[in-house]
Amino acid sequence: MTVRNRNYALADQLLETLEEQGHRDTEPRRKVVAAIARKNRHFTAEELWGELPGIGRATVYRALKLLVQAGVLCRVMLADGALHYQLNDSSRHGHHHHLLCVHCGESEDLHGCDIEGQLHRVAAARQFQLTGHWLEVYGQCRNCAANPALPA
Amino acid sequence: MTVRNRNYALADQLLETLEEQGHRDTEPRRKVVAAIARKNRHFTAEELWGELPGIGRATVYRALKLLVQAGVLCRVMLADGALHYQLNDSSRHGHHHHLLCVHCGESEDLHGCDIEGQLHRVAAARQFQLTGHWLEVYGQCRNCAANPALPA
DNA sequence: GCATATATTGATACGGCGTATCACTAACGA
DNA sequence: TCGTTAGTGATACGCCGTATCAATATATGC
Repeated sequence: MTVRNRNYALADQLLETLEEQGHRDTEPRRKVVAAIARKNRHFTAEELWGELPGIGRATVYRALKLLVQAGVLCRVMLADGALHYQLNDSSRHGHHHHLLCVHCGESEDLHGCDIEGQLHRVAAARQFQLTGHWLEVYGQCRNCAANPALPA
Repeated sequence: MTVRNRNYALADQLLETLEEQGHRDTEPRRKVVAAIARKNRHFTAEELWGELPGIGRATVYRALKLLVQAGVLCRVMLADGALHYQLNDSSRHGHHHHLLCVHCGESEDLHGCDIEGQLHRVAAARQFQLTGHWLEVYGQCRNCAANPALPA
């Protein structure tokens, strides 16, 4: 499958997800999901909007919110406090965390790590009922650690 | 020791910490640390400023930043995304996390939990060099879980 | 005590970011 | 095709933190 076709398929999938949630198939939304499908790393709302001339800023923010609610997009807090968005791996929409490279910006999903289990044990010991948590992990990815001179 | 005296002592201690870092002992700063010393739970910058008539907003934000840098105050992200500040237990200024009650707003420090160790193991397996992380844990504290009808 | 260098202050303005509003438009089911 | 209603986009607003900058207070040396 070519990159272009993969992006088309992904965009269709995102739009379908929105329709399943009862949202309409509109032209602006198609453009937003198409732009998201072209992304291969996390991005900000403003950055996305900048790539969508003619689309209202509010429309972009609204679409992002819906996609996050639907679980296909997740919000990532960078080390500098900036909020970014990132597509979830299509096969794994569940809760997970990220290893974020502070140098190149790459992010790796952190699955199969028993943070939840550990938190539950600690919380139970204090009779604290967990409802959620937020975790981001910062550092340097394999490539950047090996070659810090690489451009960000 | 009375509550008032405890607050005075705490305020002095905060001011002293700032002086140790090379910052001056000024009247506005005294008022800011005194207001912080009176707090018995986390608070926002704006809330603090509201309690300090005559003090500039920038001055409050600057003092908060210095105290965070000095390690005596920590920043806490609430479940709704609001950034709050909280005094560190005077005996334990190190890195730690919080159990935040989404109902009453209470927060308990989370020490002696091996999240760091676990993150290091996962990161090492991927040759990812950790530099930091951010974790907040949300739920209901013992009291609120037992009696959800209590006022927030 | 006094002069001096400079850190600090506070008013103001600015900028980023997300949302409320609202008249207009487009989608979609009957 | 029509009517209902979700969606759109321009705009304004609000929150939050910071940059600027002239005026002031503080620490220090003499």
